[in-house]
Amino acid sequence: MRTSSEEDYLKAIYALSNNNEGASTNALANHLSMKASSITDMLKKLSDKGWVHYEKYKGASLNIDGKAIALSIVRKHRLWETFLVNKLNFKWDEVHEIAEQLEHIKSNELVDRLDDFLGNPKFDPHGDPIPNKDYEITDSRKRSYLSEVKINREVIIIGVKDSSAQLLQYLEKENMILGKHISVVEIHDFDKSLRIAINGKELNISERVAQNVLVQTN
Amino acid sequence: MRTSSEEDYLKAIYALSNNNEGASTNALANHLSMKASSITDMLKKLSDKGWVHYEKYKGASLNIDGKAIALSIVRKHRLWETFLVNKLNFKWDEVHEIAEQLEHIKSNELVDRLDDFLGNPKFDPHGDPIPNKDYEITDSRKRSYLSEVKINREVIIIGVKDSSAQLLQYLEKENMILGKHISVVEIHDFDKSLRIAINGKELNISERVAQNVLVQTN
DNA sequence: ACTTATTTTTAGGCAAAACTAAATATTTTT
DNA sequence: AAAAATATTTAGTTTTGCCTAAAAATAAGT
Ligand SMILES: [Mn+2]
Ligand SMILES: [Mn+2]
Ligand SMILES: [Mn+2]
Ligand SMILES: [Mn+2]
Repeated sequence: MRTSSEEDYLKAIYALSNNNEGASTNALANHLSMKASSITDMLKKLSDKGWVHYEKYKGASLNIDGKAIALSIVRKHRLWETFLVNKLNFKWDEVHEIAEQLEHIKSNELVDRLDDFLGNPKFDPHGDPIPNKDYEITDSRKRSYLSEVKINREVIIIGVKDSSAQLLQYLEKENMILGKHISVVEIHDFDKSLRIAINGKELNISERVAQNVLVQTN
Repeated sequence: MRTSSEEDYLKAIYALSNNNEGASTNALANHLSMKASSITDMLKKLSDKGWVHYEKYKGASLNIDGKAIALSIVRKHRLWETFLVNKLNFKWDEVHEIAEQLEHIKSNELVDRLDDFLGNPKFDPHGDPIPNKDYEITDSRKRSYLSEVKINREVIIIGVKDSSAQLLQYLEKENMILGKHISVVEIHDFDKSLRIAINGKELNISERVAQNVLVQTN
């Protein structure tokens, strides 16, 4: 048996583990809005359950079983977000909190039927890839941040780095939504802000925004 | 704030409260598969929160706020069951446990959008009425148990008393599903079992089954 | 009315999941 | 290399929601 809390920790470790490096106690505390001491407690428990590799003062990383659980939660989270946007007409900035609850509903049958009902989507409303039934993620698109794209190169918006409601609402207002073709017209030396071409118009955006928009470059 | 556990208790009190009489400690313990002492603990808490009227040794009943919460949970439970059956093609005997979890998802927006997505259904897959946005239940159909129907009177199956998977599977196998027209051909004196006409055929069913099938008599 | 059976409550305990405050390790700076 | 800063762990506490065992109240049977 597994608690929702344990699932959230495993998901957080997954999210914070960059290539070969695990997640630190403080990074987890920050990500989960909890105190570091609570993280230490839980890491011991997850280690006892065989889901996490944990050594004092050295952070935590997922082992095979833990990674499978984390991916199953990510799968559910993204499928439910897709349901909320595609079927219930929620906006892309309104679904995260609800999916944070729905991801803990226990029923494999439910997830797989939901997947089929949605037409086996490959990406969620924020452009994040949805793991398949076997928890495999396939995303062969070449990606980079809009802030790193060369002038006059046409790229396609495929995601966001930070999916805070503030950013999502801003992008929606400017009609910088997933799938839009876009190119950088000019980079202003003063503040590295960009002038971009999108929807047949030109538009200025800050460096900060450009650093949070993911584009496909192939 | 409200826990899932508190919501389940309020729903149980609602389910066990027959006209003017509240629910007893033991009845609640049985319904929720818990020990009587746990019920006493929780009734004190629910009383402190102002959702339940509780007097020692005299059972519990819902007050205005508690009833509204109970009805909101019932509404969610039945809407999710309807979603699972109508949209995800679950069978009517497979949805209860999943809805038992989904009913605790917190988001008014979600419930109301789900309601619209389903076409504002009036009844769930087991024939139970779904409270509307204002938690009103309207069901003007005259109902009785199949075991009490007079011979040769045509009635329509509209629900079940006990919705255990065993009964639901049995009824499905015999094609005694919601909406079917049915009449009692004969009552066998020996064991009060019934011979019924349904789907252009005749069929024997036990008194026990007949006592658990609800029919519309108008 | 009194004894017995049943129901309900009280008292005490436990595990989960968070917290604060203090102690200890590790990392960074001088 | 020592001092200072930062990160992490330990120890002890709290709340929630359940449990068992024992006591007390209520209901039922004779
Ligand atoms: Mn979550
Ligand atoms: Mn997402
Ligand atoms: Mn429930
Ligand atoms: Mn139902």
